[in-house]
Amino acid sequence: MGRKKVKHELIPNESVRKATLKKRKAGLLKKLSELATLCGVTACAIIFSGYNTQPDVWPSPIDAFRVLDKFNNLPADKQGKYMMDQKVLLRRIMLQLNEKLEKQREKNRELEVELALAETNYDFNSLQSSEELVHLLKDKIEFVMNKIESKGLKG
Amino acid sequence: MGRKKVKHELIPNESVRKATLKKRKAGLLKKLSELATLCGVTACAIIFSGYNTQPDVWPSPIDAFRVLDKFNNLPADKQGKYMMDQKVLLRRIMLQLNEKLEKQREKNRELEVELALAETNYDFNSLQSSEELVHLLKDKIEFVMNKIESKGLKG
DNA sequence: CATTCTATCTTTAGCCT
DNA sequence: GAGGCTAAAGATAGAAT
Repeated sequence: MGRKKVKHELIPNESVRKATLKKRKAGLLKKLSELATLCGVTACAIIFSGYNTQPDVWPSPIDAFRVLDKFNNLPADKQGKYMMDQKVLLRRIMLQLNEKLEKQREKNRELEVELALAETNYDFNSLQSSEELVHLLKDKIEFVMNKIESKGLKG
Repeated sequence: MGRKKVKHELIPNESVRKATLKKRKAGLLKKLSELATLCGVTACAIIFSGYNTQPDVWPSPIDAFRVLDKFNNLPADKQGKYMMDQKVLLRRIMLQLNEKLEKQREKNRELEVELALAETNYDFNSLQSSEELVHLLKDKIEFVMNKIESKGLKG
């Protein structure tokens, strides 16, 4: 539509391309909105324009994610042939996003074990006899091992 | 467009609604495809029709997830005001899907620490003198601590 | 450069098979 | 119902501002 028909390929001129993006993006989101209303369906769209670091998301980012959430909570056999690939990829997304959470968790563990080690070293240096050392080491090994167990690494 | 203009509301007649969905869905995906090609943007769309348990996903489920992956890898301040909600929801999806992977990882850790503990206990029981015990315990404490470090709990 | 205008192209509502 | 048709509505390419 328009004065002339255009070829289905990247528009070479940047300013023309940008203008076209703006027009067509608006048209597309309008159509998506119409489709959802007229036909009573749930839908979402995400467009990375490259001009904004933030993508255009319809109807809203949170709703877009709800759509994906719904998709992922379907029974496995209803998700279709792409399921495996999706899970593999989503697992990667998970890993990345959960990184901060995991790092914090690790810092907590680290802090606890660090504490256990500090206590062990302190007692170690203040020993007078081998007999004392033997008992202390027995206790401390047990202590450190209990720490390990309580961190979910065992049992 | 068409013989008459339609109101922006749910089409009451089900067969008309279904026919409209089919036509408009095709039109929408065509437009999305054109937008992506003409303007060189990354985009995806997901439509739950209610007729299929499986949604229509463009360009493909795997690519749709790649788009979301990209979205989530943006710097936090570029993700917009909905970021927190998105992360919370996606984190939930993550947790569900990553469960098996995590369990396997824990089993591996468990196995390694189990091995370290087994070795320690074995040597412990075969000791003859206190002197031997002191040196062995020093070694084993160091060994177990190295195990802890190699599990990413420290350092 | 962004907006608005409008001639032209594209989509589709209602029909018909 | 599904698929094809076509008049009318809608989208938009290029021009004008």
